[in-house]
Amino acid sequence: MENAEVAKSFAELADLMELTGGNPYKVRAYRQAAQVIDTLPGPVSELWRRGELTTIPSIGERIAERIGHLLEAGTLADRDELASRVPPAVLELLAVEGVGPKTVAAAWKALGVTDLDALEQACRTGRLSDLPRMGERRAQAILEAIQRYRARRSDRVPLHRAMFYAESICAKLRKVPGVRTVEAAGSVRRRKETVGDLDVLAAATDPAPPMRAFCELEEVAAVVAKGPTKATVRLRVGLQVDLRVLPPESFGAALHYFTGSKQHNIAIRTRAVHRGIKLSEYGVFDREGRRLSGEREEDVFASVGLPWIPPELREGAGEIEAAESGRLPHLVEERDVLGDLHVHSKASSDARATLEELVEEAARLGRSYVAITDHSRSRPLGLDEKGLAQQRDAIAALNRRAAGPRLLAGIEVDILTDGSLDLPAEALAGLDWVVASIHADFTRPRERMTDRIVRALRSGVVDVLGHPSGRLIGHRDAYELDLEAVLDVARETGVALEVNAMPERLDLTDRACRLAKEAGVRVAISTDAHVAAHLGNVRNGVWVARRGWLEPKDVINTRPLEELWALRQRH
DNA sequence: GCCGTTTTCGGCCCGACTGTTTTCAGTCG
Repeated sequence: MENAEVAKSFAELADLMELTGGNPYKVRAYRQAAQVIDTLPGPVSELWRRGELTTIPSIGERIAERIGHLLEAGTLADRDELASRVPPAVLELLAVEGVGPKTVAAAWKALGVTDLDALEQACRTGRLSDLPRMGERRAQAILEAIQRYRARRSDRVPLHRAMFYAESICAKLRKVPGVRTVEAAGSVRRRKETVGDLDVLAAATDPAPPMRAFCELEEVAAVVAKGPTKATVRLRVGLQVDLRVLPPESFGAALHYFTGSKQHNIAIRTRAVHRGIKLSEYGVFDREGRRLSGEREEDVFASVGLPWIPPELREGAGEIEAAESGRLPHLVEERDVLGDLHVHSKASSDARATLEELVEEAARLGRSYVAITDHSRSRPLGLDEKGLAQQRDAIAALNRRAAGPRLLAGIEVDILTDGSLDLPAEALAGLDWVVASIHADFTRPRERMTDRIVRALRSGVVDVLGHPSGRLIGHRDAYELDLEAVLDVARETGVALEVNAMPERLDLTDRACRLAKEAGVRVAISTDAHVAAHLGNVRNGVWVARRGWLEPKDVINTRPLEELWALRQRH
């Protein structure tokens, strides 16, 4: 059992307890534990094996013990007990914006509403508005939220989860005797932000052993289909996975074919037709059907006169033209990222890491600098000028003492509703690093949101615009924004835009990264870490940046600190 | 259930906003 399942179990337990009137503080404890487990870059089972679970903030003795039980027995007793008393589709209602536990409980108990359709009906027929403290406008608002929820909902899995299963399944298949190569293809290889199903390819002369091993994987819930060289399974988490086993001489052709995208493949095959050759998942063939090549993916590209194109670019969005004219970007890699420019400590908000823990983890990851950017005063526990000064002193003291990564004294300052910043410019100007972000009032009209951000960028004290769209994948849509206008001002003022690497944010998106690059705006790939282990999340941001065609020169935190200082325009 | 420069009990973020009310409950960030 892996992080996503463990997190889901505790999140469900929290929801169930909330709906049935459980202790709200316990509810919060379970929910926080679920959140931190879900965003850990490494497997929670490993920490459990080493007895280190309680070193994770928000996980104490009791929850650690229950995680252990969950990993061994696969079940949480009280979650199962509560789940038997609550209809399963009732929990889903909590995902509708503006609908919380009280509303769900009231609709369920008073009206017998047990799923989304029933809630919609109750809104339309006026039964909901007859409940205490409900009304016509509230029913209307819920109706609209249901439409938005339906539009947003999908069976696709966030990339970080899909990557976990892809890596774990590939590693297991590589150990099967006779298997030469195993790769995940499809949208996970292209690093799309959500993945519908996994395509795994294996090269072997005898397909039987990998096929058998695949269908018997411990994460498999059901085998949907199984032939001699192709099988489909459904994992316990609901993700569908296909395996194809190919002869080694076809592996490269198959890898290309099943990586896609569809548009990319059509364009490549069209080129092949013009050159009088035939491409399929089995190889490159001439007119008479004689095999020319196909063992390596490079063979496919070479056959149509192109260099190898990184999978992240294969969207049929100009990559073939770029390859043809030798203008393919040298995409940024995780090892290029030298520092982290958005990190929280326990000095503010719900973050838990001490400065010492952050330095230690950053050193382990080989980072050379980390900007401590806690929240400003309008956030809960946010820093005021006095708190900020104290933190600067603490950071300076630690920098004098420790030889490891350099800590930068920074802030994540709130952009208020009118576009002013939540701390005076003098206080911000003295800092090493200023991230400015929106955390409230998301629903203003497009012009207001754009003006608000533009004003913040023009303040002269901001280095980076944090999570510029505000979206939370699967939970909250991006706010209305004229990104092009923001990019124009960002270029003019020298402010960078963030690629927030928290798996539920990935914000900027891949598309926005590409627009930023075209507009001449640099980005910062930052983790927004709330616990020390989150510093390892950089890779999520690198995936997005690569899909956005970004090269090391486009990403400011690929620079050593001296160059970073030289680059910034506000000093 | 977690946590601790209030450390084994007793707190736990809190203000803004909305829609319903005529003083406030629910939700959100």
